[in-house]
Amino acid sequence: MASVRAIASRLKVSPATVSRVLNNHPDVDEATRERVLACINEVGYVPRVGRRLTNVVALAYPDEPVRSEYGAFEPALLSGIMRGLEEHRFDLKLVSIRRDKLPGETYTQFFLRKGIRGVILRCFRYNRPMIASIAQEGFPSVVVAEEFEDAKVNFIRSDSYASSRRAVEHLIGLGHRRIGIVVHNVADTDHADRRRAYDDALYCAGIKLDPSLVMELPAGISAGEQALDSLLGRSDPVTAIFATNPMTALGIMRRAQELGVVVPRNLSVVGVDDSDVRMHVWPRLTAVTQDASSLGFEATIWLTHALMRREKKTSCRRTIATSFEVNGTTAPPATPEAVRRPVGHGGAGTHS
Amino acid sequence: MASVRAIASRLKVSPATVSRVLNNHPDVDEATRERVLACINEVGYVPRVGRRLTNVVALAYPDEPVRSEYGAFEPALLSGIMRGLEEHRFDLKLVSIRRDKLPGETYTQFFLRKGIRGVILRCFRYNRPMIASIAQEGFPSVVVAEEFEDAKVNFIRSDSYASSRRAVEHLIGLGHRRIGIVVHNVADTDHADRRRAYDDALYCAGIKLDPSLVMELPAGISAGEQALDSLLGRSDPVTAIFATNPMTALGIMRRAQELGVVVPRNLSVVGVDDSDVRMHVWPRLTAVTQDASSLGFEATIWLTHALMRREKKTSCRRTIATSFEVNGTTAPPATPEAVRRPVGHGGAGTHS
DNA sequence: TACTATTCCTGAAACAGTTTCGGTCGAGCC
DNA sequence: GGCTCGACCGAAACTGTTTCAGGAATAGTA
Repeated sequence: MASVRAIASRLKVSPATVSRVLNNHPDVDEATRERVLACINEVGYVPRVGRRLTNVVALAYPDEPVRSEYGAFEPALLSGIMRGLEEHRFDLKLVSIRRDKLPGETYTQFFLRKGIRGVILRCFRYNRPMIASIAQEGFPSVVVAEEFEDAKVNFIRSDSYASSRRAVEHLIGLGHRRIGIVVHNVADTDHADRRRAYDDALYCAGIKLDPSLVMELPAGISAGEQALDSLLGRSDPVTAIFATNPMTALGIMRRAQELGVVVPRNLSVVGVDDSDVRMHVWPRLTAVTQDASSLGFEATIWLTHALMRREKKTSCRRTIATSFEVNGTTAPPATPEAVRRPVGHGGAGTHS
Repeated sequence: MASVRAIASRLKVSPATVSRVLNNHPDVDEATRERVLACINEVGYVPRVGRRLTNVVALAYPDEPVRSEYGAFEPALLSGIMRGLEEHRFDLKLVSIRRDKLPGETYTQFFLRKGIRGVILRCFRYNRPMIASIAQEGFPSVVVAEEFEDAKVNFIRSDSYASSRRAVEHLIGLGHRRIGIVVHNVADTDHADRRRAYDDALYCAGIKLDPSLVMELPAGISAGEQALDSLLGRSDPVTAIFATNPMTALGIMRRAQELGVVVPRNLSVVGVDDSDVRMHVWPRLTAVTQDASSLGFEATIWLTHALMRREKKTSCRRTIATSFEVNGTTAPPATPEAVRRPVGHGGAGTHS
């Protein structure tokens, strides 16, 4: 049970009214709407077509879906999700919450109206309240690639801390002492972790943190370019940079080549990679790698299993390990003295 | 009309039987199944839930959806599709035909079973017969980024020919005479167009086509690397390369940097770009650019309009223009003599 | 041959959700 | 008072799907 008619008879209204609430028709009394919604959330209504359950989950974006600025993260995530759907033969819908959710509509209402039983949520800095609300309503959901304190929010993320720390320790081990870091200016959990790993690694190595080597910029190619200009164009330039997202690392490599700064001889670079972008440049980027595909896969598996087993009470707070991959963009600093010695900016690459 | 019951009464069977056919239940006689299917295709059945039409279209992949090897094409395409869905408020499902289509099931059956009214088809070399079958059945569909002779197949593609020809003529105008080309080894229409543009541009400029400068390789980074090695590592190396897909161009740039071949001084490169990958390298790639996003947008607009207007007979055979963008990877060949003079391979980059 | 059992196929009915149509009820207006 | 209009809601009609039971043909067996 938990059909429209069951809910209707429990509340002493007609099935038509329940349907109207589900579809957000305007002509239903506010008080009635409230009661129906409360009952829907309580009994765990699942949409059906005919007599069969609609086995559809959604990948929900707060705004525009699938932005390409984020590099190859989205396709990799989607690929993992599609793999995860195979087991229980669920279908996938792509929805944009901002675009399709009617004003005044509950999130539960919204998803049910679209025939969706559960949702994988893409999270950015600005829609954390939205996600908290969805979890509060109790609609089956799981967030990918973000962490939440709120125990009601299910999430699967990858732990950037351990690998990031190894990355910075790798640089320190090579002899680097002046190490810059570029982080996203609006910090999500991942970027905060990477930043913390940087701080801790320096601290444990007895290197004093220089706040002027920490650059907070919006992620993207141009952030990397700006960061490189700023971190090298100073009297005491860095010898290594940790770029905490893929596009920023690409921007650094691009600008370094433009300026003739030879990587890794004159500058070591560590990046972060969602997919295989680190292979697109030469030398291959030494990088912290997280597998967006398995993030999507695990999230989907958890969600579909939860939906099949009906127990809404299982929670998911998983963290997948990342790894640190040493490739061609890290090396010891040019000479031991070079660590202290100002290096001329520009044209520094062509002579040894 | 055109409901399950309408079809049932017309064929003198029960609605249950029609539903069973739609859902591919095994226990229905083969002859009956045939009759029902024929009638479904004839009267133009559209699936509903309750009394309402299901306004769902699908983006269908023949196999694994959203492969990341194809670079940023897929996210850009998806983004355009989502934009196109806004007008008529359609929903989007992602489906994999190989994975979900039951053996013996018609394509029409398959899509209807998933509650899909129309489909945007992703096309690769190996699934052209599949697409021809779908069009033959008459299910509302449109192919993106491929061309078909068959008048029943609707498609939207971008014309690579004009821009590719301008690209090669640009190289010729700069003074290049030995120009290599890298094309996908299994040619789709786009690659064939680019190849033809290359041939024609050379012919019109009175340059004899040298078949050994045409490399047919699977698209990807390593194709670019192989091509560069082969085209430069010969007694009469090329001075310019036209890479007919994005990843190949990246591979060429990568390998050039590895070998110290300075672009564009020692080698000019023209690429093809689906999104903004050409901006990721330095110098920025001179490239033929096609906008995958508007490809998705136009396909979606056409499909949804066709579905709203009920006229299944409108066909779509559109070609969107691409453009040619001159950036930093093309320049005249090193010296007029260098065109004929063999150039030492490797280490050629650091001295002028 | 005759009886039984099994399998295949089908339709009636029950059940899922949605919409249409009409009715009730109250508020406002002449 | 009588009239109109709008808000709200339920019965009924109409989607599609599944369950259950039964008919018909076939296969097996005495």
